[in-house]
Amino acid sequence: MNESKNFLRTIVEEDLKSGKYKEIVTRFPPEPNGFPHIGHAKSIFINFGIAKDYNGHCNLRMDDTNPTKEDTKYVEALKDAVEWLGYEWDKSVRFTSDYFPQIHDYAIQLIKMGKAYVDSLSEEEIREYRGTVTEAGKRSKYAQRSVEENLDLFERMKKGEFKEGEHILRAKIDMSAANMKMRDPLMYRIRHVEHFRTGDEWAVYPMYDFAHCLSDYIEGVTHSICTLEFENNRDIYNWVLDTLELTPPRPYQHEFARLGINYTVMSKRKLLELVEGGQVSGWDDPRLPTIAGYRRKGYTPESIITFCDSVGIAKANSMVDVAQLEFCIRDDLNTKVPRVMCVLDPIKVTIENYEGSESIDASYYPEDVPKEGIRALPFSREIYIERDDFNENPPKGYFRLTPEQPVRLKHAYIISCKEVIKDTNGKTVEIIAEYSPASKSGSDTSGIKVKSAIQWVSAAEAKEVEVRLYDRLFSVEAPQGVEDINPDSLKIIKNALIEPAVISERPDERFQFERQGYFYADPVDYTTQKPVFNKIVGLKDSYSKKKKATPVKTQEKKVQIDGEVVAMSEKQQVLFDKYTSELKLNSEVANTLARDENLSSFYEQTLVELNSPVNLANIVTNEVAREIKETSVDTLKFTAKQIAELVKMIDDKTISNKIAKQVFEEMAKSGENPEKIVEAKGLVQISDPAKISPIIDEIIAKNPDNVAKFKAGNKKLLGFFVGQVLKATGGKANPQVVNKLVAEKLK
RNA sequence: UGGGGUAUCGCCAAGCGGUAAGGCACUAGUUUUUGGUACUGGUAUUCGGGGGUUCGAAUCCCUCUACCCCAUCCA
Repeated sequence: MNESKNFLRTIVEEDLKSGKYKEIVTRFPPEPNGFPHIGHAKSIFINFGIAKDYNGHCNLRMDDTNPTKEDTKYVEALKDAVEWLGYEWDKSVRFTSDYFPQIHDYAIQLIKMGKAYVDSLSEEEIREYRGTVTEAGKRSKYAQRSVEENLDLFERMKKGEFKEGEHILRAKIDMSAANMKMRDPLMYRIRHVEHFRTGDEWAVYPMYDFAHCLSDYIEGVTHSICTLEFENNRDIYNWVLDTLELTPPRPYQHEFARLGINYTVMSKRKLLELVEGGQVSGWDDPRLPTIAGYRRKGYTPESIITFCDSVGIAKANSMVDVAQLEFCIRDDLNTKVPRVMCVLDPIKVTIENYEGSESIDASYYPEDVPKEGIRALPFSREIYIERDDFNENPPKGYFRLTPEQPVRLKHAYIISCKEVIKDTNGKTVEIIAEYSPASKSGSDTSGIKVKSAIQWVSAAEAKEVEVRLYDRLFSVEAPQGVEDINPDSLKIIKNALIEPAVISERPDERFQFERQGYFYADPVDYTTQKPVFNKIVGLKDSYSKKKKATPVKTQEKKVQIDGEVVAMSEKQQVLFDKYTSELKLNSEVANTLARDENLSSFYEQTLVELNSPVNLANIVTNEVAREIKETSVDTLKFTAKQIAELVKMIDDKTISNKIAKQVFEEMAKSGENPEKIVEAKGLVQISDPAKISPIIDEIIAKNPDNVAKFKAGNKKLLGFFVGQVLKATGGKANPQVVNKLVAEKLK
């Protein structure tokens, strides 16, 4: 289903190709402490989707390590959400609590290895000892306890001999780690609380950081996919699995950006606030971004999945426009759902010249929807139309009924307005109209041209229904709290009028109310006696959009202030001066070199080998710098001497800069001598125009379109042709020569 | 302030040294008995800013800026 690539899929594919894993195992691991929302849907889509597409499997695991917050009703909601979205989890639902015994054993093992200890500092002390982001922490004196003492204490913690907070099990890592999470993270805490599954069997519970990686490992998970805020926890994840020296394969953690949608809130806390504050009717309120909410509103699981697919997976924090979600549900429903007529704000129309009544066979679907089905549509002298569809003083561009302009009643006749009846306040209460007998839909011989066809219902047969019009819950893009709530997020229309077939036949539970939007028979409140419809989403409406003056956003270009650059030390300054004046390096290169001791000393070494200061400097500041950044100076595979040899070949024009890059990469990987690499791969530069020329001709012949574009003035394309030639020669053609020749030939 | 991330169109997002994909939104037009749908076109001379390397840079190097995450016995 999914051809779109993202960084996770790339990783998975590489791991499969390299044989790191034979089969992909993912997992969706929510804590059962709240109702799932569309953010969970994204995670479900990613985890189950990847497993499915790569023939692996995905586990559904409840991460129930904190008994104070969790409940079985949430696990039901979570299971429900996964099923509704159309996924199947592997075997039965798993629980971290099922692994408590194993996780406990691993903790014992860590204690025995001297890698974990029971700390007895108070909560406050622990916080103090942890230090701050800029200052190292200090280790608790209890960290010196013997293995035996730790084992004994931990055993007694487990048995429930201590009060909560009295002791805690910590990993012994590094109290001065730059990553705060690594400052002896807590692994087990005492909790005298009933766990919804294990009851009072345990008095200690593992923390997320200890339980999660091990649960993944126990389940044979290969790719542990989570959201960005766990990036800092990855070090612990790896530390636990590595120090335990578990038999491979082991899982690795990968993070993606969580889903944000504008005009709504996604955090558990804010959602809870809305539910408890009574701003919404419950967790399944159709205005909420919860799975239950979307479901009750009438969204299809397919539309949620396509939405998740369409927003992509990346690492940049982002806020997706709701319009994208709305597009997905409209697009899905458009081809699935029958069209019916419903009048939300009725005004009576009496068709003077019509007598009696008739039944019209009307198709449920427009011609462009490949589905069939008709219903009987009663027509009579008295009908209702939408108040909006009549205007006595129409603005320009109004297509509907006016005293001068006739309109078609969808599936029926063309009518025109004869008289407008008003009450004492001047409000229109009825329209007296006339119909054209020859204009019947499907057999129109009247010749009357209308600009629009409107929905209507027959007065006698129409059924009264309740329609709930939902709009976005918040009126601002990034709502902070209840103060941003949209006061018009729900409009209830108690007595809308709908054609009778909808109530008696109900061919489906979702409908398009012609010209208005998609609606869903409310799964809770709907009864045949008192039908209730929820608005899923409105149709696109380019008319009302046009009416509203679109505010033109003037985007000012942001002016960026450059920060101050740290001054050079005296030593660096001396080097810099030497590089610029003696060696004639440009100031930028000299600057980079002078400021980095590793780089400058490497550079000095190359200088001893070859007198080509500028080219050497360029390679060192750009290429060598990267290798040092990625690994470190000590692990470089190549030597300064080899770099000098490489530069010599550039100076000799044996190889081009482009080839040099290729050669350098090989050197960085294998540590082979540059001459050897050049020889082995036959990378000698081709500069002879006679040899290059025919290749260029061929490329030009193959790309007539681009030649035309180039001649039309698209000068960028020169690069395209040069690139093609270089590709054809395996990078060996001299690019300067190619450039010159191509430019000549294309003139 | 230390560490870890991120920055490509109004909103998402591909891209990994050789012509800046795609979707949403917007916009113009064609078809239309839904001001819907479908279809056709238009929308980034430029990738957070500034330098550098290269024949060629969104991609490599340096530097600055902005935003997010980390100092719960939550996950």
